Amino acid sequence: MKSEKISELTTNRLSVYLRCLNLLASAGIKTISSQALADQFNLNSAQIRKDLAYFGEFGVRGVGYAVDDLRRHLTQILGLDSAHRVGIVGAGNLGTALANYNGFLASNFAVVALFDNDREKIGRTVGEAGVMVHDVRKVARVVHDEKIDVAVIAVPARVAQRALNVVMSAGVRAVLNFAPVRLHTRLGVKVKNVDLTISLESLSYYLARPQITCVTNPRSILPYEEITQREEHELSSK
Amino acid sequence: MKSEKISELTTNRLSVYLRCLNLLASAGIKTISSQALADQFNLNSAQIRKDLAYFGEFGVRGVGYAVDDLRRHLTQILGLDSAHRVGIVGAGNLGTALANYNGFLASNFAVVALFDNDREKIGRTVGEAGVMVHDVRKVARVVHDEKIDVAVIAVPARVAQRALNVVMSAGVRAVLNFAPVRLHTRLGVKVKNVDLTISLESLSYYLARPQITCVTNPRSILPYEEITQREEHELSSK
DNA sequence: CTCTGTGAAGTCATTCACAGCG
DNA sequence: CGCTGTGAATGACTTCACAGAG
Repeated sequence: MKSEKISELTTNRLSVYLRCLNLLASAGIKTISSQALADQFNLNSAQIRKDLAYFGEFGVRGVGYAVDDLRRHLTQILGLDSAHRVGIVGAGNLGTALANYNGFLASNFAVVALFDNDREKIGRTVGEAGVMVHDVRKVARVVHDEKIDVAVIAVPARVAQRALNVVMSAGVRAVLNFAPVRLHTRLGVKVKNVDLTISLESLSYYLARPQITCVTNPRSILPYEEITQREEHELSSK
Repeated sequence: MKSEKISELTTNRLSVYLRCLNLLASAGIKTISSQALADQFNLNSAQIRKDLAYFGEFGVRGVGYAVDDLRRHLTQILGLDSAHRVGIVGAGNLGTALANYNGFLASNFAVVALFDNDREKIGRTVGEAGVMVHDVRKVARVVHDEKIDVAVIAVPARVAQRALNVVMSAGVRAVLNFAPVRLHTRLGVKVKNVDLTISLESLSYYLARPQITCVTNPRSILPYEEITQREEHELSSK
């Protein structure tokens, strides 16, 4: 246990570890070594140990980690023990899709408001959960009333900075940005970008160079047998 | 110009550079130095030069880069000069939102098919563009007929590996995965992950630790002046 | 004897700094 | 001169390898 600065790569992996542990827990596994965890999910055992060691000594030498115990620790480290309330700026396709997306709930996130400036949309509710669309000029009030602590930016690139400014002024300190621009942020505000344009263009790059993807990642040949799970008829929704 | 292996970080940045150049071009700028480009978009000039130098000598010493010329080169390097045809597996909220999302078009990507196994959805069309929803069992045929070269996986995590196997078998070599699982891929197939769970949980981590993102003077307002653009009433759709 | 936690080594990425071209 | 292209220096992240706890 040290108190250095933790890299974002590490925190992202903590999230992955938690996900793996949840799978193990629901399979009834009580204890796991970093080596077994690494084997099962294509990770590196030293890296798992190192990542965890930043936050404490959670393992037992000679044995490994207690699955449930480690889950609790990671949940707490990631701040997932307290619920988060999400407001989405932009009630277009993406914004409404995210409002309906219930994958968030598993991690203790609930979408509680949408914002837009389209008269047609304001005042209506969206999806089964009935999330209300508010006037974007009311961000400050709604953020306060609804105790929103996370904002999602789902507006066109040219207005994304303005959207960010609005939510920052309202006191939101965590923002997920889907607009393909690098935004300027205040100190104390964390912005994470999800840039589909970059992802797609990067795929395009690899398509133009078939030889590259064949050379890299020679390990990925190995773990590819578990396609034998036969529980068909499940592809759908989300 | 060398022929080393190009890192994914570099290709992602090429995409960013292209975006910046497009902005400059539409502002009528003909020529730019790596330094000016770096200043304007918060990049590092040495890195820009190095990234570009992997692919050729595009600059003119003492002058800089010709915007239009460099745009053409990057478009070609990223393989964006040929059109890409996208098939989306999973016609749920996310899948249909992506089918309607026209931000793809700018980069020469067109969504031409959706796949699902829900009887209710199969045979219908989605959105203004009228993208058809096909039976997921017909992936191989539709991929061939529609010349699909990019797949998007927008199904629940537990069936994502199966969805990937299906599209890989159909010969698709570039995949964008939205399901929160690390998928096993064949050699020669490139999978890019967009993991909203990791992004959100990472935000949660920072929320739980205000001191990290605002280590220095929490009041200080960094590069944050350009809020003075007054062209309101634009937040919307996308 | 097994497996953690961790310094040390190794690998990869970014930034510096400057020779040399235009 | 100014700016590119690039080796060399620095920094960041990952993996190795092992002392020592249980």
